Amino acid sequence: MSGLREQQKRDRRRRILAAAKDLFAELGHEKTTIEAIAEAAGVSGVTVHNYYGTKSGVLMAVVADSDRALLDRIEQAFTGEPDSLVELLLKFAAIIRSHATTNLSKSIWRQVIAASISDSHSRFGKGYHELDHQLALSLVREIKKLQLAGQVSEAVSAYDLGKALFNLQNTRFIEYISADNLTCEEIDLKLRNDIEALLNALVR
Amino acid sequence: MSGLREQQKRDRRRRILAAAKDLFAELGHEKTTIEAIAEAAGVSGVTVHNYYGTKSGVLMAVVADSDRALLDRIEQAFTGEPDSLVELLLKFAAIIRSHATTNLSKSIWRQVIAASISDSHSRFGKGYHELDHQLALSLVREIKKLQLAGQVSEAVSAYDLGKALFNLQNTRFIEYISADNLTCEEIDLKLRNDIEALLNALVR
DNA sequence: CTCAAAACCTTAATGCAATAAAAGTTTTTA
DNA sequence: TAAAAACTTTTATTGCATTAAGGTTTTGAG
Repeated sequence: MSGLREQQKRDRRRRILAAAKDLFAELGHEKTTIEAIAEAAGVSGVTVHNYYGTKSGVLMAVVADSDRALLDRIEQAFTGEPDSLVELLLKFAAIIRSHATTNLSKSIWRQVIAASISDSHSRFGKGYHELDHQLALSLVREIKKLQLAGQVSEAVSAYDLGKALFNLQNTRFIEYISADNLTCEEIDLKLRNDIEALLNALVR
Repeated sequence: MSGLREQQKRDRRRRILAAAKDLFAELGHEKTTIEAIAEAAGVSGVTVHNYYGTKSGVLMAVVADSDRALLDRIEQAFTGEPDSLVELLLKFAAIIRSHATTNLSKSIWRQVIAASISDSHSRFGKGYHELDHQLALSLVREIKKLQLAGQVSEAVSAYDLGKALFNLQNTRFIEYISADNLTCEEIDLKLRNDIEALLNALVR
């Protein structure tokens, strides 16, 4: 019995996100107005605000939507044999970059990251960080495989190592989307340098 | 003769930043209006816009101001004997956190970081990243000392290692300011785990 | 089946950021 | 000393966030 109202809400949410995704892709973050999203979705501007709080909230919800597909894609990519630690992280980073840039432009990603920090304890900010955590965990799983294969020391915590590597990757991802003229190859090199310097820092 | 006009500008800038620093500290980012800053500084609101572009621009300029003092403080802190690599980074991180939180609240720092990403190619966004780079370089200098002391492998690039460690530190700093209830001790532990996992990841 | 209540959306109105154009003022400089 | 250049201020506009008030639809009890 409590279905119709719920379904209408779901439907409105779906329409809002679909409209927002199109408009953001077409016009960018700045030039799309909440009113335009609302009109395209057939609701009022205040309703969009009620659902998502801010324009950045809408944007983060759009991203969260598409990131669920990313998680699947990561899982699929890592079903085979484990690579080396360095190659693992570079592959991981490449998938994330590829997914990110096929869906949204760099300038919009800057808004996404900025919103995830400034609104980090809003509902959608938390959702974004939760997805980041899921991504890091899939890296942790791969590292455990490498430990079993004898490529990574069993003495270290796979969780700690996975989080640390994810953070390095994420920082370089932010750097990538922060500069319009910065290629994947350049970022790959930087990330490789990061890891190799850290892994080989101690005298043996 | 081209002094009076320049001096008046410098004076206005100084007054605007001083007023902004006070108001941000007192009211937070959201509740301070540009008009209020302008009034406290004795200029018009449009002038504040002309000088700093956006409210976040004003904020980043305030931070850039106080960060020059941070650079000095870092230099002073590292004049003595070098520690171990882990202790070096923890000390570095502690100084940065201490400097950051004595000047501004966590919630304002979230706005600073968010602005530095979303406006990363505005004038003040670039200034912020330049200061980050300076901080990283002071870490690089310390790492070179450790290499001479035989504590860090000469085979790795001090620059790469310094940047990577700075990035790890910075990510944990952002995590620190993103959660109001998160202590320095907790972040220190996370950062220590990051470094130790990375340094000991490879089988020996 | 009906109707009151709850839940929810919309209309309306306000404050501030940001930007642009026009007007006014002060320093330069010829 | 007066025209020109450089700035600031005034004025006006647009868009977003936010709040309050009003209206509509679903629910659920009788």
